Amino acid sequence: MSEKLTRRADNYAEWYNELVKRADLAEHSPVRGCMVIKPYGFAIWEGIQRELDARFKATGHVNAYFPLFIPKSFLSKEAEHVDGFAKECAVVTHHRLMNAPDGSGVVVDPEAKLAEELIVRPTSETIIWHHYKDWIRSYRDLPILLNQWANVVRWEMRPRLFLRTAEFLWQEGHTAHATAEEALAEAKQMLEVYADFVENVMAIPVVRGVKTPNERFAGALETFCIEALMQDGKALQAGTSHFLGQNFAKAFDVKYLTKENKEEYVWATSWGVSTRLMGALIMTHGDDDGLCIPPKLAPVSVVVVPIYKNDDERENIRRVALNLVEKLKNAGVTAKFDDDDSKRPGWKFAEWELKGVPVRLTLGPKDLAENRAEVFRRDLKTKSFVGLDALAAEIPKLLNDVQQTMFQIAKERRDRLTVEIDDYAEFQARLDGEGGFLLAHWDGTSETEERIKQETKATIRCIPLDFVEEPGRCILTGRPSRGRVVFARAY
RNA sequence: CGAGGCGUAGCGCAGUCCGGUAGCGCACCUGCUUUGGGAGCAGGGGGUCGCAGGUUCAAAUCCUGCCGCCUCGACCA
Repeated sequence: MSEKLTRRADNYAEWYNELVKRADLAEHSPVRGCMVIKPYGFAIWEGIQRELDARFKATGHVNAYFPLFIPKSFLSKEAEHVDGFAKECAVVTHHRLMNAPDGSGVVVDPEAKLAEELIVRPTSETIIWHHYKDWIRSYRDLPILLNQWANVVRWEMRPRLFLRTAEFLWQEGHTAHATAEEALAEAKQMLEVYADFVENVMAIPVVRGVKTPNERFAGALETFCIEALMQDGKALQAGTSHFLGQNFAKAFDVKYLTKENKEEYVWATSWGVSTRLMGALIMTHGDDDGLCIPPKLAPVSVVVVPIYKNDDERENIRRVALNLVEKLKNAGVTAKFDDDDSKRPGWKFAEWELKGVPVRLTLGPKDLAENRAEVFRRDLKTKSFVGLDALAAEIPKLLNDVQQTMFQIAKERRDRLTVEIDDYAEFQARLDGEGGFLLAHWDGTSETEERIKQETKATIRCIPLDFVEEPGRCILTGRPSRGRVVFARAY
């Protein structure tokens, strides 16, 4: 394997794949479309889980777990929902293997065919609403504010590590409410929870918006989303929150009695983010040297690399470094002392940059003599010196600055790639060039949206929540438009 | 599912056209010298060449069939 990563400008897809593998985030499994998330990658995912889970709990939600297998019949209860997922479901048909009569290995035992086939969940609305029917009798049982952390399977045509895998990890919130207003408020609240997390923890700026009917979740009345823009100018849907109306309540016959003793159907939401966020992290902050992880998410915030020529020096530096790591720990900073004697400093520098550790401290004889450490920040790749006694106080401030700076850099790039376009030829040229969020007028019809998609591969990512009324003419048809929507090519 | 590419050591590859002792780089092991931006030298270990048939004195190499993976498209969190 070559020492340098493929450069983004040379081959963006190749850069991405190499980075995922070289930074030890994940690797392919023998099964097409499936991936092994390695400890370092999983540690980042655990950070995402930890932060989100705290926010879910803070907004009154509780966790539960529903099964992986769903009876096939459940999928057909909500018509739009079937259409949306039927094409990509894994199906369990048998429950036993046997030795092949010809000794060639194991085969499926034909005797062990299931009476009703089982679907491996592509999402859990159906199984959950089946149970909500039993859980909900009266308005006193509402709302139900529930989340689950789970894996789901969608048999994708073309998988990509983290961005689109056959099996992926996610969380799915499923709530039940007495009124439409309450459910809608819930869906909007969770979108804001996502936006807050992605912007302030992951340092990725997002556009909050609502999907057009074409792009809406199968079975939803309204799909809210946050859309991020990757460095190559393509959009990535980072999270969705759905107002499901009474569709699932009606499909699974979930009714409750109001205070006035009237029977009503329950109102629902669902919302989710997945390991795809890992892809967003990589493609927002990564560079030609590797990953760059925002401090609030980094499994290791600070790595200390020693430099020495002999055992005496090594021992002296070790003593200072361990003391420093301890002080940083007390200051709430996760620090690691890289005392591996089998690797030289230059190798370690490159390796920790590849892995995206936000701050590196270097401690050598020269530094000890001056009672200081060299401080390197991964985001700007700048070096400076800080006195050893000041580090415990300075590092938390520095990490905070890295966090802010990473967001600023990402936001400036996003803003630079967000442009108003009024000419269809220019619209197409931009998509074929640097891409980005193209703010353009649209006549509001699905036909126009579909035609633009066919001709340019761009979709309406969303109608922004901060939509401004601005009379104009549709970029394709020239028909009247009330304002601009966000177009982009997407992952 | 369409179009390309690739399966040879843990990883990345050469060797295949033109059949004849299975190689290179990285990684790994041992030793010495090194250590402020991916160290150097010396020695060493590791491969049923994707699978199954066939041709041949002889197959990684030729023939037939299968399987798998990657990239690009249509579909999607």
